[in-house]
Amino acid sequence: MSAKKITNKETIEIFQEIALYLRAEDVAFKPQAYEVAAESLSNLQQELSDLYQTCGATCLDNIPGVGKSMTEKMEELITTGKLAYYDELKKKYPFDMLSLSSIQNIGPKTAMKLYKELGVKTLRDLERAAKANKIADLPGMGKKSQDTIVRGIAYLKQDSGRRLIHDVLPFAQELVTTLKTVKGTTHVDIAGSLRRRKETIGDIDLLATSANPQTLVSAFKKLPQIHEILEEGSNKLMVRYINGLQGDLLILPPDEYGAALVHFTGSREHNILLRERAISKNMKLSEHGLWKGSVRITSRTEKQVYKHLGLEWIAPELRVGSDEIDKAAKKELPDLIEYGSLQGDLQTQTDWSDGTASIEEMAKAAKAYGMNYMAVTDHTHSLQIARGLDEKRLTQQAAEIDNLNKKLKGFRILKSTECDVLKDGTLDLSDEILKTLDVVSISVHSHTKMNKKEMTQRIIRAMKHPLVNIFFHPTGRVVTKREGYEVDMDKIIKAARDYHVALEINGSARLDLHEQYIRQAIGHGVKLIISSDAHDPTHFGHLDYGIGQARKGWCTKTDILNTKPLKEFLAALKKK
DNA sequence: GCCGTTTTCGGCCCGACTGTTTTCAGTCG
Repeated sequence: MSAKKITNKETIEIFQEIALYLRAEDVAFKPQAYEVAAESLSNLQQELSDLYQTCGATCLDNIPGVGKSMTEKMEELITTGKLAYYDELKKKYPFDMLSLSSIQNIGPKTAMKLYKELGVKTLRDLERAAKANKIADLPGMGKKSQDTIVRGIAYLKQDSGRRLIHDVLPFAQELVTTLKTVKGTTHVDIAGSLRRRKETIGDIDLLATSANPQTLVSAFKKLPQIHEILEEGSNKLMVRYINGLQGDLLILPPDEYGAALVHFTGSREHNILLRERAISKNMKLSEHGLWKGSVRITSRTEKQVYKHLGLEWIAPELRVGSDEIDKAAKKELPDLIEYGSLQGDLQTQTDWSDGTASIEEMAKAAKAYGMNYMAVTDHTHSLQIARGLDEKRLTQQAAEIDNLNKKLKGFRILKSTECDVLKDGTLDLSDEILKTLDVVSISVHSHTKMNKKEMTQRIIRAMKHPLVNIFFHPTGRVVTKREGYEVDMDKIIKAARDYHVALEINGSARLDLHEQYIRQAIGHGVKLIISSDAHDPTHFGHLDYGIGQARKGWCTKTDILNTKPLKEFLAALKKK
């Protein structure tokens, strides 16, 4: 009887596909509106249907970029599972616009042409048409266009696109380091989503200045990391790297560097807002600078560009096109936590459970990374797959930690745990043993299919426990792998506030919390910690991604407890 | 179709590159 529950992803894809059909029809302005709405929905950390259930159409209308018409369409999708307007478009153009347009160099116009001229409806049809050499004969197309399409299909088959930032940033940093050694090079910087620390990355944008651009270009083209060169302009190279990712290198005159860095750091939405602001002040902003008529006002540094737009400099992590520009105009941006400002790591696993290294090896690696303290948080016994510890082994572990602490100078290992929250919300260890620990942290690893209400109650019961200090990876998500369990984060955040439990920002591939919840949490005065979740001595670099996540969530240093020296950190925990 | 620090109507971001073109359309970021 009731309609199939529509997911946010489906709604987003429907809006995206509508935008493409409208673009193909050369409709003005509407496509942009659908794209903006789709983008806005993709930032949402809540199911639309839940949102609708809570507060109806008003809440949908409050989503940025969503107005009266889109609200009605979303309402229709939520209540009936269908959208008549979309079905009509699909009937008129029965082909897979979304998939076809996902191929490099195929946009809505080309997709429409392929459908109308050749009857291409799917990626398979497209492949067949290319093999039969039919695409090259179309008006406005040729052999080269056809070859590009063939390569695009091949690429899509072997790679779905976006990668976890952890897999991309080190690769990009290596490129930067190499390019900086090329003679005449004055700047090389990472721009784009990587600079914004987005959790997944689709391409690597590099910006450079050089006294000798030609030397830099030829050095770049010879890099072993480059698989093929896709485009080569006077100051721009587009390549495919050996890891499958695409990338741009732009070489710029030094006096345009700031404006270019703003432009290529984005996001698209942020840039649009900046340019609209420029227009409203009778100026024009492009990657070449900020202009008034034919006079270039400024372009050399980012700070100057923002300043002449009446804005504070906005950290890249905040440039998402939400309210950061408003806040920058009012000088209300937070003083973000700096990279490298953590003093301790609160989640590490050793070979006592599912880590690869001994406590001593992990402690030495943490110290080498600049930490002054580290909590050992091996799993507890209900998590048998990870060789979780029971009370007896945890006591043995405590003895070893005591010995190591006598040995290690200027570093402290904290006795801790990643204690499992059992199905009923009780803890996997007795109070007697929990009392002996320096820090008690809890997390959920089992019965993850529970419904939202039960899961929320289960977690809150655990958070109420008087000995609990920290709740690890609160939503259970793993970026690009799994969505996490159903939980009412609004209630969890309020419980964290009421029961003085710090929430973790996990720097591993989990990147849990999402920045939206981080911002919500600090808005409620909830304290957070950042941890690496290191299972190996090489994993302490995860802390850096955790800080990136915190910055995206508008965190200052004081929001993050493990920016404090050990004594203050422990005192802050004991406030419970 | 959305939106508001000159607006509830009348605007709506900018430029580079490619391929197929004798001057430009489409795609991309």
